[in-house]
Amino acid sequence: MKKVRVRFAPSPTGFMHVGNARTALFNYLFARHNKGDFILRIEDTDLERHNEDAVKAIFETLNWLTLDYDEVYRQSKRFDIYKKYVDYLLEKGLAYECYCTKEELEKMREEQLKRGEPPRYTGKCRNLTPEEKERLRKEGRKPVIRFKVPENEIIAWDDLVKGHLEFNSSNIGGDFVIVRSNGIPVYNFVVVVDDHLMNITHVIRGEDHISNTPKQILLYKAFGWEIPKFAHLPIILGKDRSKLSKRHGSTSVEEFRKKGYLPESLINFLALLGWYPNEELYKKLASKKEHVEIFTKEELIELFDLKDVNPAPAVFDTTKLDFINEYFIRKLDLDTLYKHLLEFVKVRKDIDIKEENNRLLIKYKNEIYETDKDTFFKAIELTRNYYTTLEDVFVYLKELLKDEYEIDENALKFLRENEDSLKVINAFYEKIKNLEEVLSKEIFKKLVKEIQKELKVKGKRLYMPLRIALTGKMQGLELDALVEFLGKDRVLKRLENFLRKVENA
RNA sequence: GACCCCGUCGUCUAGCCCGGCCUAGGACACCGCCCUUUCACGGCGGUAACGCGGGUUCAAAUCCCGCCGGGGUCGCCA
Repeated sequence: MKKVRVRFAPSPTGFMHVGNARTALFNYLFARHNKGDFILRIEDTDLERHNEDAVKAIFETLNWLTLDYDEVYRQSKRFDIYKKYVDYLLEKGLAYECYCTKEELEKMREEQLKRGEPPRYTGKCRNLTPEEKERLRKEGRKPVIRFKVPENEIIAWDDLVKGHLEFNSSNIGGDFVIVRSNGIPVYNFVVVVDDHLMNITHVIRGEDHISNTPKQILLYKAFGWEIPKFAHLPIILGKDRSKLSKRHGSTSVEEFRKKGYLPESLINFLALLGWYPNEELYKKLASKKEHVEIFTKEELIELFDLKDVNPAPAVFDTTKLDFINEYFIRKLDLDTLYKHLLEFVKVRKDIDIKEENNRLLIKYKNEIYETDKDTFFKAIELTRNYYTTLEDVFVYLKELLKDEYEIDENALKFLRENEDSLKVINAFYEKIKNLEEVLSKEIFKKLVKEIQKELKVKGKRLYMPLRIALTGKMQGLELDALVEFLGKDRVLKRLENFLRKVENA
């Protein structure tokens, strides 16, 4: 068996679309599962539309997703290679110069459409004599090179995802361009040359390439090259079932990264978009798993098979992504989570963590928190059940680290409607003030019990006033954990702040 | 319009190739209950789908035909 070699071949035109990311992921998983190579090839032949920022974004994104590649190529550096193969086709009479202008072609297309015919190049320039070419050149025309497409030939392949596919060569648009008038070859040509030269065994790409495949197969045949296996992945749809695009909301990996999704979450989610593990293989893993649809990258590599890719397109609905992200955030060990956090703040202008010998200076929007690393970790431990994204770490920090806070509408209403609230709070304040031990969960519970007995108040009427006094809100963490975290001094400080506020009101 | 692809709960899907084990399974979301001083977490349970119509067959989500619906592609973009 030949060594499996696959490639991810993005064109650098902007941020990486989640659909592209999924294509990259499936290529990656297939390569690693089969102990093969995963190659990155930047398809930048269209010089006008490409920019280096987009190239950087590709590396950045793959890196962030931890999809490591074995080789990198850039097509813009391979033009001399392609020229050889163009010349070969020209010499063999399998390709020819075409001097039609864009305007002429446009006109031709419109007329064909008007007559209800599919638009195709008619082969007008197939048999130009050297004299005619000379004349056209003198007019200042620069030719493109077209590949001769045979009439009425069945081009078929067994797609690893879609099954048997076939086209009639007469239906693929006529002789197609392989070299532009500026001398630069186009996608359908270079992709074949490169895939051959790079020994690609499996071409795994989006289904929008299905109609390119017959053209490419024709080229393989013209060169007498072995045709790789093709696997066309279904496209990803938006909520309205049309191709996922910017108007559907967040569609680039970059955006999800900025929102605070973990790379492992995105990988897990994207893998499940159009793929599901084979039952038999899965069973072996099942007993070890805490959750049936949470997969690490290693598990995905072990389980991945193109046979299990669903040929139907999938709607991109991030509800499950939220669940997966919440799950990973809850389960990751704190050090790993902290590493992710440091990576995360790098892509956020409004969030920053500065570390200076165990002191942390944390900036979140307009708030600044100063604390030590241990306290920060404790705060995360206490609140991580509430997070959906990494940003939430900072959202929930406020309750734990800021002793100044507003009192919610609802909370005020509760206080008004429950007159014994202030008595409870005052009693609690006195007890804390006179406390000699370190404030712990147990002590807190003991104190509250005492208040319950003394004031004959219990349940919500007992706990809610304390919660409001300590946080200004009607919901939040477990009070005993919060109180223990704050410690005696800060609890007193909060209570004093609160009581002052109430007096003024 | 032409060519091509696709159609199972709201969403992601298992089952389809090789008809019966499907009273259609799982996950997320949603709802309810339990846990609990609140909100979450966690545990338990529930609602919810084979696009439609014909065949074939003792038996069809599964095979065949037609229809309908959705999508993709028709560039000197990739």
